[in-house]
Amino acid sequence: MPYPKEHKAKTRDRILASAARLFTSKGFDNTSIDEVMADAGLTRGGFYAHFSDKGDLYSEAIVYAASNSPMATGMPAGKKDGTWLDKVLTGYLSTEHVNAENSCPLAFLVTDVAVRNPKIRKTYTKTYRMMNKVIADHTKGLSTRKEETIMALTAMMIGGVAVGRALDDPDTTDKLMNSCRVIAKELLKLSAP
Amino acid sequence: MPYPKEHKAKTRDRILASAARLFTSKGFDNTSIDEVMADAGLTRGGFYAHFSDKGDLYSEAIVYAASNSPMATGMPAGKKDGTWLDKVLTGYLSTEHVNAENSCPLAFLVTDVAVRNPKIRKTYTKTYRMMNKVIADHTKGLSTRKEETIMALTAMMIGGVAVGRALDDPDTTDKLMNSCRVIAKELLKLSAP
Amino acid sequence: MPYPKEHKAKTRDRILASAARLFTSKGFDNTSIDEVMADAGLTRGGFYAHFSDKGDLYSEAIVYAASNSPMATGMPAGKKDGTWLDKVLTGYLSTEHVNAENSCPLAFLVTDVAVRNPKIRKTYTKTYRMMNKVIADHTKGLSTRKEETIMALTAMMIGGVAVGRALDDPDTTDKLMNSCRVIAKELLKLSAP
Amino acid sequence: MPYPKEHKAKTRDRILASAARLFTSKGFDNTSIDEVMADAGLTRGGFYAHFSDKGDLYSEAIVYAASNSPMATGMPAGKKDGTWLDKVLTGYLSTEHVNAENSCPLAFLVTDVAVRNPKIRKTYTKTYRMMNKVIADHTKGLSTRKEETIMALTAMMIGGVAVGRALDDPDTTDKLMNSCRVIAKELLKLSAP
DNA sequence: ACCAGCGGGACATCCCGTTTGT
DNA sequence: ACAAACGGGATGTCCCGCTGGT
Repeated sequence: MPYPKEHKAKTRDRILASAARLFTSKGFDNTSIDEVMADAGLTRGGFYAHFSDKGDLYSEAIVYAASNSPMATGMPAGKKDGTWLDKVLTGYLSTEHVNAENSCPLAFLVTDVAVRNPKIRKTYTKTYRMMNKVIADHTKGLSTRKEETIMALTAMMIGGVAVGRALDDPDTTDKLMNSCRVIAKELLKLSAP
Repeated sequence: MPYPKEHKAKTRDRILASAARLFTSKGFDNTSIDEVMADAGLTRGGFYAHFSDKGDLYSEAIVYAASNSPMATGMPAGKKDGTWLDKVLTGYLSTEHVNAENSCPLAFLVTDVAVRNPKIRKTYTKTYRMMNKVIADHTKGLSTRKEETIMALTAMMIGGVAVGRALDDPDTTDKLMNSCRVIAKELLKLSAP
Repeated sequence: MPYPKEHKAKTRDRILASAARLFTSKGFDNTSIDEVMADAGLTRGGFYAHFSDKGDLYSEAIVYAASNSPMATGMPAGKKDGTWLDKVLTGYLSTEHVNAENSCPLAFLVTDVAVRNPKIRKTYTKTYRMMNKVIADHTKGLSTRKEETIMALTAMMIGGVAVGRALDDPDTTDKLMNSCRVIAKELLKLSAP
Repeated sequence: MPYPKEHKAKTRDRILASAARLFTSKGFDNTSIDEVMADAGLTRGGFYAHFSDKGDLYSEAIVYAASNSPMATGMPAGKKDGTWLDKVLTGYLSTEHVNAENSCPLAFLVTDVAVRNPKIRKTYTKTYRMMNKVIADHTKGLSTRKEETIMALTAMMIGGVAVGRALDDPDTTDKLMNSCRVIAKELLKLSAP
């Protein structure tokens, strides 16, 4: 077994990191395999040893990106109280997140994914469900309409960030983030009288 | 001058209709000028007589699509009461809208727009502002946090529809639409003491 | 008929000029289509509109290069006397020719051609016959063994230049050129008593 | 030490024999290490135990091939008279040699070598000088222009065989071989008063 | 001495945006 | 308004040289 068995995994991870960053910032079609590999310090030659095709890479990159978004990285403590949720909302619905390189693929790729193949949409759906579950697990005190509230909340989060990135006026984006943040928190509190 | 000058305008409109439909359903990169022109019953050759380039068409198509979405078409009555808003929410946050061909470009193109040129983003931003304004104009009884509430609401609407279209499970999409609809209405009512 | 009909021919010629230079200086395998096109100020995309494949380009480049070698370019006058032949020998069997960029493909590609497909070898053979014919046409006074002498002469010319280019010592190459030149002239004279 | 150390040398020789044959018949780029090793009855893995890289093998193969060409193998007797030279010319300038598998690398690789690294060209140059020297040593009676004559002669020999191999018409190759042979012998005689 | 496999790079195909002249 | 075609560029396949561990 030549090459330490982690070698390939490391390379693969490097490719994924580049892919996640490039895909989320430029979209699927505007990111070439060449670019991804060059960004990872490699050439296209070796690409197909790691992924079956560009769509495959996209799928995996979504997973990779999801585990590096504010959602996941703010989670280490895992305390299931309002503190965690508050922190996540503050991080997610922020101008920084909108302009970040490592961002939530659910928001940054939502339109892109809709026109891709089933495998990619499946990955997206799975990631989406995870987001909902994580938030649900950290939400206490929402006795009624809990599921509805959370689904609407994540839609607002994803939509807010996605729209915020599309706008050409930073001030409006700022206002949008603030609004979503305020209402989101209110939503969670309000539903629990 | 064999043809009256409105002939050109009509042709232009036919191109725009095709473009709006194709762009919103397949995205910018996956839609070729060839397709658009063929769909409009023309050949590629004449395209540049109407638009300077593909990006130009995209910009115009966003405007065109926006004026044909449930948001706009549900508006003719223009009655500024809860009835109108209720109807719009019901139409917008519905499975039918998600699967429709003539859909809200704000939701269907949000990710796509974010990676395009300034001109396109400007058009998007303008359209976005119009959506907020129209809803604000039809909203009564929201004395506090009106602007925040509306911005959060449109983010939820756009996000909900965008996510709903990306998911690969119709049931989940259904549930998502319902949730957003319920919470949206609640939001508008709840914010009013 | 869009584009002036010479446009494509001009582009084609530019590609051929680059190809001839690169192929003769680096050989078939060490010259990529990318390089050729870049050298011609184009990209690979358009290559296959001009040539069916790399081998095709090679074939044509041999012809092109042959018409630009000292053999052909020294010929304009076309006077069928010893002067022309003398000039050709002096130009062909020279260090300058060995180091030139636009050189005789018969010498610079001889080994390369031997391992290529039939079409390429056919082109080479044709070019080779032309070289012999041109020299024969300009040779007077060789009553006996004329054909043998000329074939041996061209073999010496081609071999001399080819070997001269492979050697790593300029002085030896110089001596080789001189030797071939002297003996070549002697050969033509000697055979005619 | 399970195997006597000559085992390694034998293996090395087997590799060289295969390499010489394959390189001279297909050129450097069209011969893979895989092929060479397989031809020698080994696997690719062991290659780097014998040679530092492919270029190294090429260098050594040139030397090996030279010592097995008609030039060298016709030499055993070593009689320094016209008989030997006559035999060599007859063997070298023959259709059989052109089609042989173990052929003179000076002729079969001349173009190939010209585009390789200095080390390879050095080996080629050395081999070339040896060829000239051997012929010079066996040549008597050439009082004037001996060096020139021999250099021109070897250029003709190498050129003739190289061209003969590139042509696609066996008859022409035949005629070329005959011509070179006739003139070569004449050259040696003619230069002697 | 072997062997798996990593990473490089070229080729050919496909498809698209755009330009040019009609 | 059309039609032809030019030129750009990305994809995926193939194959090869070399290296790292066994």
